[in-house]
Amino acid sequence: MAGRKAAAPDPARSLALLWGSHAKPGRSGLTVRAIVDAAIELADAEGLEALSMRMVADRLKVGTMSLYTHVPGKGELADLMFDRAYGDLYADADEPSKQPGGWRGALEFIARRNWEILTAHPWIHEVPTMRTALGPNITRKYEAELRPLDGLGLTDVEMDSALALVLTHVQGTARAGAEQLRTQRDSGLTDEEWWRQISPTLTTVMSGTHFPVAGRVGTAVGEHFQSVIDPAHALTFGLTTILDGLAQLIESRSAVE
Amino acid sequence: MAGRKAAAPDPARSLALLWGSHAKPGRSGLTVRAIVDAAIELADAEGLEALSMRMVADRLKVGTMSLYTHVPGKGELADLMFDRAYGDLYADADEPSKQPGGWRGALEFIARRNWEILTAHPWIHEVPTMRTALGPNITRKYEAELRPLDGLGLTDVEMDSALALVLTHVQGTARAGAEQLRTQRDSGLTDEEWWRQISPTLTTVMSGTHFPVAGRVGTAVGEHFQSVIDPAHALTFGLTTILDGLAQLIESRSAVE
DNA sequence: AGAGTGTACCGTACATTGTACGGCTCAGGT
DNA sequence: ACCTGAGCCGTACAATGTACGGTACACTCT
Repeated sequence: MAGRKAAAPDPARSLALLWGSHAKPGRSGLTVRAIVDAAIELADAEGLEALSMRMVADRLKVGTMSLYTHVPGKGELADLMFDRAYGDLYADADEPSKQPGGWRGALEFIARRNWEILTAHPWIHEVPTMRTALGPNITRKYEAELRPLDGLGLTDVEMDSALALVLTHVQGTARAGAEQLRTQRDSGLTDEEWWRQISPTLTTVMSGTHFPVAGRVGTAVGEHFQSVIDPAHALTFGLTTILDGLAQLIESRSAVE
Repeated sequence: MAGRKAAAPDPARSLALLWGSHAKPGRSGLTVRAIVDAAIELADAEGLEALSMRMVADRLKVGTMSLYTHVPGKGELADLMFDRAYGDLYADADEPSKQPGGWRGALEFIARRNWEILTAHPWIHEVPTMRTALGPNITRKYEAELRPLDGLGLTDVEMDSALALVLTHVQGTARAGAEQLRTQRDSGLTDEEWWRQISPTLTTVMSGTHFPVAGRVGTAVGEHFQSVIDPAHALTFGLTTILDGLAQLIESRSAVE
């Protein structure tokens, strides 16, 4: 990162911003809300790294430093963006716990919804989430996602672990997908063209040593997906496997009960 | 990112560097090897983002631009660092497939080894891995990790998916742990102090709405781990669950056979 | 109505980044 | 002895986040 050291965001300040009511437009109509919205719009297109305070200010027709009246810095802005992105993840109508298919259906629903957010806003992967974990929307999300796991005989810690497992999987897979897309876009090459370009160099260079299993499997994967990875497939394969594993745990718990 | 646009690394150039033999010291003793080593040492301490070309050059007592004689840019340097970090992941003695406990033991071993690398070199999380997937060490790693899944009745694609699932889990969990550590270090606060600092603001602000399940579970987790997450626990919980799920798949396949 | 005050707004300045460009210096071949 | 090419590097530039200090407006109090 360039520029001044960007002194680590003050957690208390972030929290106040996150939960505060920022309904005071000021004399040029500038709002925290408007800033966050503009930033999200820009980040959706180019990523968090490429997003600059100047760009946000320009889009709002406002001096760069005016942003700092409403937001302490880029870090805190990212926190706000993060929380807002999860704003209306679950409308009342589609609460996970009201989904068909019991806990399993609910977790599948949760995974799909998170996947959607993550692919719509790939910059989320660049936000350090640890300190943000307590924004209003995130908390609401946590509550909604935990609910379908309640009353199955799991301990509280197990409930949290199970949910975290699913979410980590979704996030990791979505991240890989986002990276793939960004790499493609940056290089202007499709996955297939890229492969075709490096293939000769590779075979030349790999001729010395050889990798029987890796070669066979890698080729199979490449032919099957026309790419080195297929995020959508990875998502469902992993989710199925994880849910199968969780089913065993839940069964063992309810047997005891 | 600041500075000139850092034009997306040329894949072919990266590949050549990755597989080439760079044993020509030049007149000031500067080597690709030495550069990569220095960069890794610095990144281990401060992360990839904080690592600058100037820092690397200074540590090697060399002008900044001299680095560019050996390495096309920071992106490609990261690629090299990535591949090198996995350099001696598996010595001959401890090939995963020779581990006790069958495929399950092997996958546990693989998970643990990857975890070790990831916690020793947290900057790995910042490297865009998509284009690097084909360095010599990475390929060797892929081969070694695939082998224990061979001959179990899984299709080639399933073998790849199963491995990717485990690795994604390890990586996601390790990333969360790394973020936690970094946040702590940056703020100078331990997780507990941090909690104590924001707790009052939080309870004040959460009094309006309330979150029954989230509150209960969150509290339980906090008390159990003295933190909001415990990466080590998440790792083993997730791994167990995933392996249980994979066991079902493998059983169903060998039943047909 | 007039004076005073706080806050929104913003122009400028600075440190820091990656790297393009062009020059210098030396090893090795002829 | 001289040329050539490659290793080395000093300088310059565009871009970043944000500290600092100033300006102008909305409000309260007299």
